[in-house]
Amino acid sequence: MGRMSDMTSAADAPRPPGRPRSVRADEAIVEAVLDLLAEGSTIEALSIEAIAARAGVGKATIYRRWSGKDALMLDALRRLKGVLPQPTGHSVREDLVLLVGAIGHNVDPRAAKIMPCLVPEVNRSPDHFRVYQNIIEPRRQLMREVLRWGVRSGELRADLDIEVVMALLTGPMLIQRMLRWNPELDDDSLPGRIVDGVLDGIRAR
Amino acid sequence: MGRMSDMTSAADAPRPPGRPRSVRADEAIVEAVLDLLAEGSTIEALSIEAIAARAGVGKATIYRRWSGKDALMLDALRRLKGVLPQPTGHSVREDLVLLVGAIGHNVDPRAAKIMPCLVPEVNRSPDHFRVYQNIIEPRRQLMREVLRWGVRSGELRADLDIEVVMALLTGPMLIQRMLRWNPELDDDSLPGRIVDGVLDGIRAR
DNA sequence: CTGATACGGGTCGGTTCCGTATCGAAAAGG
DNA sequence: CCTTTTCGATACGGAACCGACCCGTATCAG
Repeated sequence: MGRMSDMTSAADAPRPPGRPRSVRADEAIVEAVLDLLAEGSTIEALSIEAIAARAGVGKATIYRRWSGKDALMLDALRRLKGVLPQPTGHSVREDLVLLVGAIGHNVDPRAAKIMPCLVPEVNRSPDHFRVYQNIIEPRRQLMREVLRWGVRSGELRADLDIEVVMALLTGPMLIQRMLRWNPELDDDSLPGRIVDGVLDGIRAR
Repeated sequence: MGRMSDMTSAADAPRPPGRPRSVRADEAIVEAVLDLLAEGSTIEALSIEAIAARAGVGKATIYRRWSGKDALMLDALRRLKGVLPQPTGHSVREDLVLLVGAIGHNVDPRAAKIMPCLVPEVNRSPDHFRVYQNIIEPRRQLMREVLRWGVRSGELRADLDIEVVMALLTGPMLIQRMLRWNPELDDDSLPGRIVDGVLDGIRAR
């Protein structure tokens, strides 16, 4: 009954005839998209021809895989997810500084350059909005857990408005990284100052 | 010595010959730009031809006034500044809620739609960056004064990191308005919750 | 080997936009 | 009336891009 040659049970493997598609082409195309975006091109300014030229690929090779620019963009952006930072569990402050500092600091340095380009698209296209939410949701979940852990451990107030606190921590870092909101602020020390500000509050006591 | 006909001393008025330029055309063009942007067009997707059509104006009328799209955009965006909110001076919390709630809430409802489109430009063009900074600087100054006033009145801690506190107040509101960062959050109650969160801090005590 | 499909590259018609030029009409002053 | 300048409108050459199609070659299964 057991078939020795059954190595993968991945759905069905009907072995389509003809030359198989090049995995290198797939990667080269996606990489070209991300590179060009990171170099400053806007999404809508990106032409299929420029992508093909950069990837060293014929236009037809792109159209064989994606129906058009939109589908390609969504696919490319999905592969941009960075690695999640790993909270140490030592102290809540330390973990929050880590998470806040990681905002816009993915392993892929192109991500930081690309993010601003997405803002208009997120407002225009529900598809892009969904992609964006999928990218940030794991990070949001991570921060949510750190906050809940802090509440349980007694480091944080018990009556936290957790969703708002996440916005308090994320928003300042994001506007600074995305549009240099205040050119005077020093980006390196900012995560710590944000976390301390939110921890302590500003009301006199 | 006094000339009765000297009504304006605006530089020199050499009274140029020929048909004077239509003020209505100037306004119509700028309005068309803002309208089209507010309807979802990106800056670079905006064509002079579309602007002219929308304004009911010939293309030449635009090129007679501006050297190209960039100059027109900068000019149009400059006229977008909204009215500054007026702090009441009743309490620091009240004023901060007012200022935070006003973020992205200009008199011109188009401003809120247009802001996200500027994010990529601000990162690309120093000119746009300057225009953006000029628009927000007065608001930042207003918040700075409210905070300083709170410190003097004793409502706020004396050792405030004022620039960071401004980011704490502005960032969360901005990312929510610009890219619906957390779709669950209720935008109406958000300003109050942000201000309260920053006022009280999150550390247990 | 054959048949099928992939590849990089190129061509082609069609669309859109730019920036300039030109038109007749309109609006000013001389 | 004449000149000058602007008006809205339209036409132009040039450029960029889309998407379809095709070329000659490469790579697989049988």
